[in-house]
Amino acid sequence: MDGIASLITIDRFSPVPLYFQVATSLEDLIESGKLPAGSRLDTEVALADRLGLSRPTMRQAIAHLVDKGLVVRKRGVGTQVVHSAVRRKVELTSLNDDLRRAQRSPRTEVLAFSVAPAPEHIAVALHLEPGADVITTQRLRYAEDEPLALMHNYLPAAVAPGLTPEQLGEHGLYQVLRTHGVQLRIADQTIGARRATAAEARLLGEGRGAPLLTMQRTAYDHAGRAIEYGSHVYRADRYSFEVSLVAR
Amino acid sequence: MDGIASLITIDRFSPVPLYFQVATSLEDLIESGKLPAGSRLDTEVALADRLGLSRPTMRQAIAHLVDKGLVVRKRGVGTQVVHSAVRRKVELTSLNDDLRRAQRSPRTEVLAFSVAPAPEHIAVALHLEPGADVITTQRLRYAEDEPLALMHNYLPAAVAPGLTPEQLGEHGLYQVLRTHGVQLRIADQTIGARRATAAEARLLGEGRGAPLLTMQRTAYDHAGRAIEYGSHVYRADRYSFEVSLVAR
DNA sequence: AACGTCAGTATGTCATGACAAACACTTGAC
DNA sequence: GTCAAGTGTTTGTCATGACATACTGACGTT
Repeated sequence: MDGIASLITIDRFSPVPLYFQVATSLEDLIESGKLPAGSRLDTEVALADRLGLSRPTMRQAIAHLVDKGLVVRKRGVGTQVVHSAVRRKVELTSLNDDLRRAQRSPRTEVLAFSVAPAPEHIAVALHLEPGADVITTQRLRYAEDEPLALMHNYLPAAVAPGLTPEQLGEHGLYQVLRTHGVQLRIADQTIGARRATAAEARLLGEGRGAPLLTMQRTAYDHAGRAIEYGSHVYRADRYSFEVSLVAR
Repeated sequence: MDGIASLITIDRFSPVPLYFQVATSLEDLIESGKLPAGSRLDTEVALADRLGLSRPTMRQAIAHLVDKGLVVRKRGVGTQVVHSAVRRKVELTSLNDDLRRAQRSPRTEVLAFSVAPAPEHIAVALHLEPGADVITTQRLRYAEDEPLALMHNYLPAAVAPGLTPEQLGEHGLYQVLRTHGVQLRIADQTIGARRATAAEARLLGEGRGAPLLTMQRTAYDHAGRAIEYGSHVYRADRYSFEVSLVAR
């Protein structure tokens, strides 16, 4: 076999780093099944050679895949694509993105939207000075015309100056943030459960005391600034969280 | 200031890689507060110089910290320790470890323990041949003498040959696995909620229909082998999950 | 037949050198 | 006084070369 090098093309004049071009190419090959689970990649030296790259660059590309848990390397042995079921996406996603990807036609109703000085506990969660302005929103998220989640969100007013309720109704919060140039990087979430209050049950179309999934999240951008605090409740019979953990 | 290089010592004759020695040293300095949040590290060139290392090695060490979300780098600016609140441990932990760390004196009651061919859905979850032997356990976990969680676990019999119910009563599952040389690396979890069944309510000391947190987890070792499948339920009023996500 | 040894192979670690790109700050022009 | 251009600093990317270490398999000895 000639190996898979022939399936990868790199563009030396692209502003995209070479190692990244190679990494994404390999990723695509694995996702598409052209590199099946358990198959062995060529050695990094051979690959580097065939692609006309140096070994460190090739290593950097493969290290990227190791990091994502897509391949496993063993000294003296080689590089293998891991078992398919292990390959779950580990991402910082918003509910809207998730639903859209799952083809569950999300719809959003903006129940409240205001800008005001932050209450004590919100200021703490966002690491803001007491009294700093925050955008407060309350939204009801539907999937396939069934209510699914009730979401309270708080953002420092500074991070998304031109934010409007209309934008939130059209797109997800994270999507809107991305258009504002915000790059989320780390999120701390607390996931729990409790009974629905009367008001929540009514909004979500559930019975009284129905079990709800709760989630509080603080999200930070690449510079470590707190960007968003959210407190959400989900109908437990229609939603669950999928989380992947990678030990370091 | 002379910088922090003087606080780091490296041992060229240690089998521990140089970049790793530096990375852990820096990590310690950050954890201990000697490198306070927001402070700037020396440039990688200066650090490499003072420590007698090459720049790539120094970069590898710092990249490790970036990966963990401990520091942030900006081209033309430098490397900064991120805000303290962002620095949450991202780990693959077991409930027992968590409780022990939180000083909540865990105790475990082993309700069932057996070795038998895997039922269909368990074999699928663990990616085993149908009919392969699995260890099946059912445990009730207490914290401060209050029931907290009911845990069903399934392990391929091959991964932990000498496992006994006594070990499970004494130590956590992950702790026992570690003594068997198993290194967990990736876990896929699904977290949801539902009402307690009558049996669950009785075991957990809850009322009928009380909300429970549910978690299904499949854990894999460094080679991508499925090691454990667990299906757990937690008292929602006494437990919640904390999860940190890092975008890649 | 079982065990130990040795060679081959692949990844892991480290050094040196060079250029590119982004950012902050200063300087200069209008 | 304000804005733009330029300069220096710092990280990002890439190449080449070398030695170390872990695993596999074959060979030889006991």
